Amino acid sequence: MAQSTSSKVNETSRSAVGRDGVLDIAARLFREQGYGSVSLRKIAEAAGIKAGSIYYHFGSKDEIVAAVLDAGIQVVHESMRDAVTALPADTDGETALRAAIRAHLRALLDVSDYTSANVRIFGQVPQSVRDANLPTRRAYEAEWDSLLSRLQEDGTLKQDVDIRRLRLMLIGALNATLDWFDPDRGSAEALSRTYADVFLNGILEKQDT
Amino acid sequence: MAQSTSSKVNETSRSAVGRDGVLDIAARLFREQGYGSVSLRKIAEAAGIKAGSIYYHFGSKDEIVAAVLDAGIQVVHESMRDAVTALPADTDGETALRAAIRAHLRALLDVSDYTSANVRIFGQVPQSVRDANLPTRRAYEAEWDSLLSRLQEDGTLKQDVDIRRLRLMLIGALNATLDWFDPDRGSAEALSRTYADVFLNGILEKQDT
DNA sequence: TTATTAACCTAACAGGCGTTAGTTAGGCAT
DNA sequence: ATGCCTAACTAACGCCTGTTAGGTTAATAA
Repeated sequence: MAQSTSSKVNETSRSAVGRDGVLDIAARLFREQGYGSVSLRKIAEAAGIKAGSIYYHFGSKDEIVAAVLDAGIQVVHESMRDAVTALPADTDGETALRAAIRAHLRALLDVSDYTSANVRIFGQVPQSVRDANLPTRRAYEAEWDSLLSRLQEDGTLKQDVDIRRLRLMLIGALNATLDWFDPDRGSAEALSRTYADVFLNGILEKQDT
Repeated sequence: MAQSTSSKVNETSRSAVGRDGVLDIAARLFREQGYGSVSLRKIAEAAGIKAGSIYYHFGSKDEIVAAVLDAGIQVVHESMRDAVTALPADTDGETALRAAIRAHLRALLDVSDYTSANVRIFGQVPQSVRDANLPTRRAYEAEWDSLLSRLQEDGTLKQDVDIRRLRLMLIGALNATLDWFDPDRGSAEALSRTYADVFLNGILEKQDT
């Protein structure tokens, strides 16, 4: 059942980039340069093939960017859900929320070109491509709403905050780090702690009189 | 000194759009559609003139978008500074910070196509255009840093938060509202209160035991 | 050995882009 | 009336874009 023939020859040709290779490169270029300035010829050149060859793997440019967007959400969704469900069953609410924030930020800043590309170019792609990405997005948003609702019900969160709005504020704030955070000058790890501190406790000096 | 000749004939021709008219329309289109999908021909058509005519007012597309970007920062900068300096001299720190947040959010969501266009397209324009906008940006950032530093010195803010990072988090979070907030379904006014509440006091339910 | 298939290449297409040069029409002051 | 100035117009330029059709190569399967 393990190996069938001789050694481990699984790649079809010598140096085939393949669909996944093209997609990886497209995600990286989209993250670095945005949607508008990345042409199929640029992607092809970075992949070491010619522009027309991309149409062997994809039917259109929209199909490429749609695949990148979907993968970007799936990565961060999986990452965030795993981080929360991996916690011991008796974990307190604050710790769970901190874990979710940390997972989102790490996917965005450390791990995945797909997730960062999604955040970066979502507002630049054609409407039809955005629409195609919406179901995947909604699933991730529902994951957050579920977590936040749970924390509100068990008394961890204030009762007077609207969950949907809180989620939009939180994810919006985290995603905005992409515009200025430089992973070489600080860890996403530490940054996530700062964000959690600010969102959970605020920035005001409390006087207990 | 008031009126010189007859009535109020100040416009040169019947229906001249003029430099400012073109700029207004460009800002609106950039805010609505992003940088990449707004061509000079689109701007011209919306302005009721032909594409080539734009070159009477501007030397290049870059010059247009640079003008939009600069104006966008200037509007929000002035708006925020005025909101803070208009307060009575003995105003407490928290109120000042809330006023600054409110002014930024209103410029972004209610008042100015230029400010919203800036936030929307800054990450999409050519590097040279971004660089040209940097000095104006830095001046606005300095205004915030000055306010936040003052609040930290007088004990309003916690001592252990880095001012620069706090400013990046705050403005980033506010700017992110552009992606989801619909002014028809809620006031920027009320939204700014929510943001101030979250940032100042956090979202955690405090128990005083 | 032959046939098949995956993965690529070449060359071209129509259309849109920013940009330029030269021209035209109307208002104003001399 | 003349000549200038402002604000437009027309027509074209070279370039880049996404996309297509048909040909080539090398590895695998029969």
